[in-house]
Amino acid sequence: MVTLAEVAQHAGVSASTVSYVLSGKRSISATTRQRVEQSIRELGYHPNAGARALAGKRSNIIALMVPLRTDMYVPVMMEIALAVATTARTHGYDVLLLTGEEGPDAVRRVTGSGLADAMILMDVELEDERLPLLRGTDQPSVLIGLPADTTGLTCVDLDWSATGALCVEHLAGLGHRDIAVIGEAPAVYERHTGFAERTLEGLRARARETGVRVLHRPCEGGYDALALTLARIFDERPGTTGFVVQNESAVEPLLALLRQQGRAVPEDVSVVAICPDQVAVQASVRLTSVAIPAQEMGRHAVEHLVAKLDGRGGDEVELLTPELTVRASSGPAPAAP
Amino acid sequence: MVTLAEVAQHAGVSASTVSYVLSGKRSISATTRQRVEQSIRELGYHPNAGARALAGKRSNIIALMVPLRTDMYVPVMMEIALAVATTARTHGYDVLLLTGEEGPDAVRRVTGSGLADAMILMDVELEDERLPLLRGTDQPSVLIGLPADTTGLTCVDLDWSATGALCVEHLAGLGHRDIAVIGEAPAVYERHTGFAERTLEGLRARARETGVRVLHRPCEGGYDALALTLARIFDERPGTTGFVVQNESAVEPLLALLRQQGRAVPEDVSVVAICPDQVAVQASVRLTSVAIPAQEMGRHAVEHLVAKLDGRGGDEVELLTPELTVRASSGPAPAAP
DNA sequence: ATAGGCTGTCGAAGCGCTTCGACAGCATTT
DNA sequence: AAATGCTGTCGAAGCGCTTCGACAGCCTAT
Repeated sequence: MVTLAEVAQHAGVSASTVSYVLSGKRSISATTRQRVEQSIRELGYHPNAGARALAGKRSNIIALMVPLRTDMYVPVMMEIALAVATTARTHGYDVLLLTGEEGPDAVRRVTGSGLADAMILMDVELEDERLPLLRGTDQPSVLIGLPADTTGLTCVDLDWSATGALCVEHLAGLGHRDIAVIGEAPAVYERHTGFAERTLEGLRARARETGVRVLHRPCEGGYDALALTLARIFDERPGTTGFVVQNESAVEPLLALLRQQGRAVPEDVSVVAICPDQVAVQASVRLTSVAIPAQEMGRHAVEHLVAKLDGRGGDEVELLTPELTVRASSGPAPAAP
Repeated sequence: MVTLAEVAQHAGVSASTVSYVLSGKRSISATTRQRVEQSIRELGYHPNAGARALAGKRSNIIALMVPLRTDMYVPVMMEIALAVATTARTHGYDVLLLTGEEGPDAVRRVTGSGLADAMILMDVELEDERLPLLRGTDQPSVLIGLPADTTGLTCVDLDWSATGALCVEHLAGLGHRDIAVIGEAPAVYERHTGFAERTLEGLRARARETGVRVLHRPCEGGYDALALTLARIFDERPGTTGFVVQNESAVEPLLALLRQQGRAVPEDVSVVAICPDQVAVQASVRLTSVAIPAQEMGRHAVEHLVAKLDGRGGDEVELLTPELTVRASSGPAPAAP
């Protein structure tokens, strides 16, 4: 393994000079720099990460805590994680993958050991037990998701409340007066995941303003669960003509069941999904949808974090503006019979 | 930040003693050990990762290289990644997330810098350009996937060839004589991803033995692409009564289209899927399928790696035996008209 | 009683890097 | 001509840990 000292010797300079060439923290003459760079290349030198971390007091690693559970949005999580990894690399950071399993202990371990310089937390609950720890440390962190209390925290998230409002608005504008919301699995609501509750909130508020009636039903994915849910919905509100779906694994079953029941989309009922664009365009009916900007969330999270690490920027909540794309699954409400 | 020296002082012993308590590499009297452990707890000490890596010459980090592309099996990738992360933790390792984007450079960087002690590579192609590097270094590594030449490498994978054979066997046993394979996107075959080619190989070999005709068609996911593919298949082989699907995003469209064409599953046509169990049971028809044991693959990969890091076990190819679960999508071939 | 062997603990060296202060050499100012 | 300020380089200290050899103290075997 090649060391800095060997590079220095090879280039005929001192070790500190090589270090300064690498870091650029002091000016180095062009000729020396070139000689050093040449030696680095010839010897195939890579700075030792451990030594760097020890001497420099920073590891150039960002920890990313992903949820272990896979009851929702797995592709979205994956996309965020990949975006975090690639964005981090462009800033010279590597990414350490932590699972939610360890919970607050992972935060303590990583913070205490200096393994990572900063953290990104996904799947933040409204009253997340990791938050006190984050507030109590000076290690920078960014949340993807929005807890109930954001003081002292930096958060990036889709504006779910606006997302819910946008869906209702679209349907209301098309004349729908009775809409049903097919949500995530009950467990998601039970653990007070911010995005689910906020979507509902925004949706209901706008519904009130526009005089639309809303029926919300959590739902496990799959055909059987959805068949049950759908039957209940039409039972309770036979006049339902609009659906908002916030559950990837309910999208296709919903379309299939509606078809099977002879309800045409979008002639009889309209469907608006909250899902990644890919899902929306690959469905059996091209879905009017609000996209979940996974990549953007990951990228922004890293950028906030890097800003903090560089001493720029402070606590801040960034809510991405949702965008609704009209496709083939929504249209004017049918005339009342 | 608490250091080893502070713990030593607090416990009234020398630094080396604390170190030996932590590592267990020399015997320590029970009383001393307890005193030290007490101090560690009281002070909230966490060993500094950088210093450890520098002095101990191992970082206790495993690098995991995941594919950046998301044209296939995202949930499978995610599940593997999570299984790797959790299993690694049980062995005292953390996981560094690398994307395929950097390619061989990432291998060089990680190996050269001592950032990680070992690597796991996913999405290995038959002639992967990272392989020469792995063979040329003494850093342990495990591949999830099977390249063409495995000399000097440790690999874990589902036995895809057996998987393909198993699917044909099941259909042949039910009397099907003409089957179609709906595969991954053409790009997957073009880059010579092992699992896709091997599945086909095993499938064709068994088909020859059982006198079954096979028509293979790669297919992008989604309804439109599948409609086209399906039309071509029935055009070319009107007598097709069995389908093997190796493409998650083709499963539901296939079922929907068959239904739409009035072909009943499993009465008129049988479908066998190669997909995670969750997909199989959530589909509109509960699918007869060969499961992709994502968790197991991740877990085994880590265990092989840890064995190597501990100096146990050497190069080895482990192929997991596929298991076919019969569900509601396959049945006897219809009597010839 | 003495030699030899264990156990448990300590001190010191060193892992490869960053960074601080020092300073040589040169150009600019007075 | 001397004083001053830059620029570019160097040496040395030290980051927090692991590990090696040393050795004090005690037990067992002669």
